[in-house]
Amino acid sequence: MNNGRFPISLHILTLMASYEGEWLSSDLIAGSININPVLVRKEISNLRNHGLIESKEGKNGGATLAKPADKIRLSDVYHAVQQASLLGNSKNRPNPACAVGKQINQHLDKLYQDIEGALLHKLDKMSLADFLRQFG
Amino acid sequence: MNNGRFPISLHILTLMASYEGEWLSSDLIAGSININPVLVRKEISNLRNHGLIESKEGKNGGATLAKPADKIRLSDVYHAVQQASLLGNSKNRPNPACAVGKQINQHLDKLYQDIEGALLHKLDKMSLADFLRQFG
DNA sequence: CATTCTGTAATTGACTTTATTACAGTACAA
DNA sequence: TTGTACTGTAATAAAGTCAATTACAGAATG
Repeated sequence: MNNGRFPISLHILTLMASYEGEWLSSDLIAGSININPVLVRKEISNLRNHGLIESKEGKNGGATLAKPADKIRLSDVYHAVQQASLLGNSKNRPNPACAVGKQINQHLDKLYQDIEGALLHKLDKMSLADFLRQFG
Repeated sequence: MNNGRFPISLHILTLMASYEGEWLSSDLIAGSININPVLVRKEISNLRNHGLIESKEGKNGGATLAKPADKIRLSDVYHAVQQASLLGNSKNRPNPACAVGKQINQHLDKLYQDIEGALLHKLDKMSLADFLRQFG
């Protein structure tokens, strides 16, 4: 959830939930998000690999939800887009000769996991259907 | 917590907590984190502006905690380094002609706030002293 | 078989982050 | 009172990341 991919993926899924049963083209979706269609297709590819949507090539192709919107949780979306950890996952290479430097990454990672757990707990409680339901 | 500044600031503070009472130079700190001393001084400047540390110019200068380590909470560190929201704060400009696009940023922002609340709750419960105590 | 799509690679451009250089100012200590 | 060891900060450059764009092969449809 570091990145701009979470909102894009959630936007894609929300559109599909709101047009459930229809096959939406990457151009249509890109027009709603206001980004490039190729980016949409990349995210669709990723969401498909995570089993959240299906897609169909060729004329009248597009993508649609792979399961009902109340079976997709926001934590699934998080897992689909997440590469690195939330906070930046210890990319520094601290000095191992220093008592603090030697251990800090390990303790940072533990802290990150703890926080990520709290975050996932929140996201787990909301389905795509719940999210869509908020729209007036 | 989007960025690499949180681990840097926490590393700085952890060093100071572990050498409580001493004035640490930016060169020493930079050597432990393994980054450029100027970056350390920038973070020190920021932490000082947030009342977490004090610094002293001139020979034998450096920086030290402004209060005991058990009075500094990790949520203070988070607030000190945080600029944007956790997840990327709705920078897309979706199509207002689209029913989903028109409202999604508002719902994303609400979701982000909810998650950030959970995160802050976790960080609020851990002090710098607690964090340091984990080091063997 | 022309058309409308997806899938994907490759490249570019914009932006962000970090490193580096440079130097003025401050405090201490001999 | 002068050299030394620091901070503070600006300016620039280098590196890295992210999104847009171009390009095109392949699939499904009518």
